[in-house]
Amino acid sequence: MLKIYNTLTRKKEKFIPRVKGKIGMYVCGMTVYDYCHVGHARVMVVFDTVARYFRYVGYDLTYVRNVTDIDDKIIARAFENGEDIAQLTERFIDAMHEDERALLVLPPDQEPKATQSIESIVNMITVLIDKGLAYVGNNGDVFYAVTKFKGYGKLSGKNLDDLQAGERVDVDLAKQNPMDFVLWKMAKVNEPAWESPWGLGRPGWHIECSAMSTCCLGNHFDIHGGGMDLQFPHHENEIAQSEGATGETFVNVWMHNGFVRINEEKMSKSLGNFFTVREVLKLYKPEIIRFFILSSHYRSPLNYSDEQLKDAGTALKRLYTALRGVVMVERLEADLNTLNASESIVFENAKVSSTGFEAKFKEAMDDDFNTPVALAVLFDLARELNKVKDSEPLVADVLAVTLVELGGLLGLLQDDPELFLKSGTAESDAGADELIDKLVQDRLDAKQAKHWALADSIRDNLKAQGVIVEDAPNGTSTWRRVN
RNA sequence: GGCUGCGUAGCAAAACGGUUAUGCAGUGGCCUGCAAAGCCAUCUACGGCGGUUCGACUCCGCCCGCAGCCUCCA
Repeated sequence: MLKIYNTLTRKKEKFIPRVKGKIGMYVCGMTVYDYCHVGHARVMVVFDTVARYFRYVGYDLTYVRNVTDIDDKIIARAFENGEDIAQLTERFIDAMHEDERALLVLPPDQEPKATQSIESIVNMITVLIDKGLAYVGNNGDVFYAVTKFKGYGKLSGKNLDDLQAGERVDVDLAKQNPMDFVLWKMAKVNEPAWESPWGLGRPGWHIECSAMSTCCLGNHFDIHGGGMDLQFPHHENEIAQSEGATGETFVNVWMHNGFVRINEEKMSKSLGNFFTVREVLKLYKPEIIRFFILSSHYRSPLNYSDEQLKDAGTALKRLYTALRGVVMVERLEADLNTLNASESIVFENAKVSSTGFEAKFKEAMDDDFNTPVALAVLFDLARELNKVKDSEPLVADVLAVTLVELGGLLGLLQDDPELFLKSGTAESDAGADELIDKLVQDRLDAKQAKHWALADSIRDNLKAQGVIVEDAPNGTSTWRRVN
């Protein structure tokens, strides 16, 4: 039974989809005025993993993640660069897709853009005005009247009176209440603008998500996700807008992922303490970054540090090392028919053992997507595999297939083990493989001649260059890169 | 000030009212020409103080410390 922590109720709840077997999930995506940083990567990877798991357990999932391609920052950045807005956003959307692919994130089913959703945005604002929940301020902007919506604050646990007491920001005099937020902004000179009943202008930030999500998934859908910082005011406002306009429940389950931190501080654009995905990809293999993200629970803080990334790399190496040299699927299927009686028993036992690991993995994921525990199951499985690798190749096959399958649910272990272990980062020397092969062979020759000193010096030299040579029991040698 | 959440061994990170988390690192052993990898064994824990309980890292209260939101932010 799958349980998910719901921010709305502050509890883990049994997940029951609105329509049996189907799930609609909307995640707040990027505002595209700069490259994605590791914090964005976390959202992408976390919800990608959630999506993969939903599909694995048999749900028919519609996954929508929007792109915010019009807002103050985009306008400002385009102006700074002297760049056309559409050109700027297109550039960063492409970059985002590149980062996503690198991190083995599968694309969402739909990726609506704010600028292509103006019609539904305008429609929703019109309804809100008609219902008396929104008004045109004396500066021409359209605002949402927060006090008119019963239940404002129910997601973030905030109380309007407390908020007003804490209000420190300049009060916009056009607002009836300082907490009211803008739905439609009047166009200023040289700003992109769309026609509307209230004149030329552009949408406020919050309304686009209400419009796009209900547009793609209906008035009422199952899951809405995003970073913790969107809880308030963004998601609170979305509820006010959507439920205000449709009169229906907006979302059943709200999921929020924790922040990536650096030195115990939130990684963010405004603090300037961020690493972009592409920077990090130069230092570490993509799968290592993915492993790092999944090694802590999605709601916990995740501290970014070189040490942590290095550890993630070592850990992932252990899993790939377990898979190295094990023949998988193809032979397994072919061999099934040729097993004799005692082999069949061995095979059946291996299947049972595999099923046990699968069940534990599922149990972990069913518990609010507990990926750290799911990973621990993979390590238990790897240990079991290492034990039987040489003595029971048939069992090893079965376990290896399971390991790759379960790893795949997390977007991991899909590479060829040998390739993964030999590959370096973008910055390491990728063209040197042939030279390494040759040196390893030279060392093997020296070994056979019992020239230990020469053999060792070759090995030491390779090690100094980040290449580890390993001798197999059968007299051959393999090698791998340290990272 | 209001509201969230967190505090686990050298580092990272989970679960659980009484039984091994897991990964890295350390120590001892097996294996190896020596290594590496692997296997086996093993040492480091539950912020502090009270309470509930036969029994609490796990539940409750208080205190201390940390992070986040309340303003654009994933």
